[in-house]
Amino acid sequence: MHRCQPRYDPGHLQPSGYQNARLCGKRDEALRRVQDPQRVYQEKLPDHMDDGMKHQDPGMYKGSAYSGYPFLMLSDPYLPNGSMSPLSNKVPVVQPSHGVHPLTPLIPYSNEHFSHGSHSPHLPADINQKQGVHRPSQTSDIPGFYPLPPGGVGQITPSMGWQSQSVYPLPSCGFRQPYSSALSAGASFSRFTHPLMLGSGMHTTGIPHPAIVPHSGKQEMEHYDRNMKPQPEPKREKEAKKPTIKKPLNAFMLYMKEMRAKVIAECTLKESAAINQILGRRWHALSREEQAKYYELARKERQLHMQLYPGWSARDNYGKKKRRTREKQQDSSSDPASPKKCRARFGLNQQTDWCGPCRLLECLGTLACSSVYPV
DNA sequence: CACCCTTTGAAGAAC
DNA sequence: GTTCTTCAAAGGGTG
Repeated sequence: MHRCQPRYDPGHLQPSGYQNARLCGKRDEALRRVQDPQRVYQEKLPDHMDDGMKHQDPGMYKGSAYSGYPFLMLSDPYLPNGSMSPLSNKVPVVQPSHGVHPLTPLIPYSNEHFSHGSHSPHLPADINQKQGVHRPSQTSDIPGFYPLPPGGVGQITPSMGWQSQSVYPLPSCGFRQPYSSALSAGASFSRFTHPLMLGSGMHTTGIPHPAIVPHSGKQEMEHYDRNMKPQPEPKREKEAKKPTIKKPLNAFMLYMKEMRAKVIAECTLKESAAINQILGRRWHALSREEQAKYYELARKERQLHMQLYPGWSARDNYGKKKRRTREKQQDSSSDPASPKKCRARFGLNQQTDWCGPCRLLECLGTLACSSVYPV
């Protein structure tokens, strides 16, 4: 189900931090939808495309989609005519963000397929060269997303996979260290002996996967540290037996993951809530082609997730986060200066510029809600 | 230290 | 079929 989300007209947004961003109401949004039916098409299409893919011959995408992964050669399904998009196919899917490859979230899924052959021009050119990473072409007899070498885990070649996601920290400077740790100092097979990999992070196929995480990363690290010392077996087994398979990331999540560092650097913000607001606005400002890249990424994520965890359901993770939505709603309704209250009061949508008492988009800092819309 | 905040999208539940 | 709810990421803030 696709909810009708208010969108920003990119034209309303100023490139420089949206300092003069204007209000954008649902009426305008509806008008834009009428004037730009392709946009609507693009918004709706991902689901349809997804369904289409689900019902297609599995062999269709099994074989082709990832043989030349990352699907840069696939036609852009979000273009109205389905024709090949010169932008989204032969060209970088997205701009590299401070060394983070836009396909980072999917690299693990593609294993070696990404890093060779279809060398992506937007992949930081110095990654392979400077770091001396060379991955010979890997063939696999097993079609599909996760070509396993015949020899099993031990023969998996090192990759920029999710094994190294945890070594993509966001330093305080806002720039990630691209693949540094993962690709350095023989970070290859030793990774597979990491308890995180062999324990909860390892798929039954023997392939570690970012979606498999321990209940608490901290716990896992403690677990790892404790492994240096004798550790009571029962507890360790208990932890290892309870991996959590995370939901695959949607298009926006993938976008956020890539652009977060950039926004942090630009706005010198660290608070994720504020950053996410900005990212949400930028997401709306993206062209449909740009968004389509992320929808496609997300679609691949879901496909791969389904293949890896056929029996998994999003429901499995329900209740693992202790949400108190109802309480929060009640609380917010009792707070006269709450964002929700203010939006309701002035008929604003969720993307409305706001600041001050509402603590929205603090990065903007220019729209004095108290004066424009007295609270 | 668990949870909140904040975003969009996907999926499941509820109606 | 529609609407509501939850969870994905992230990390500073909060109680």
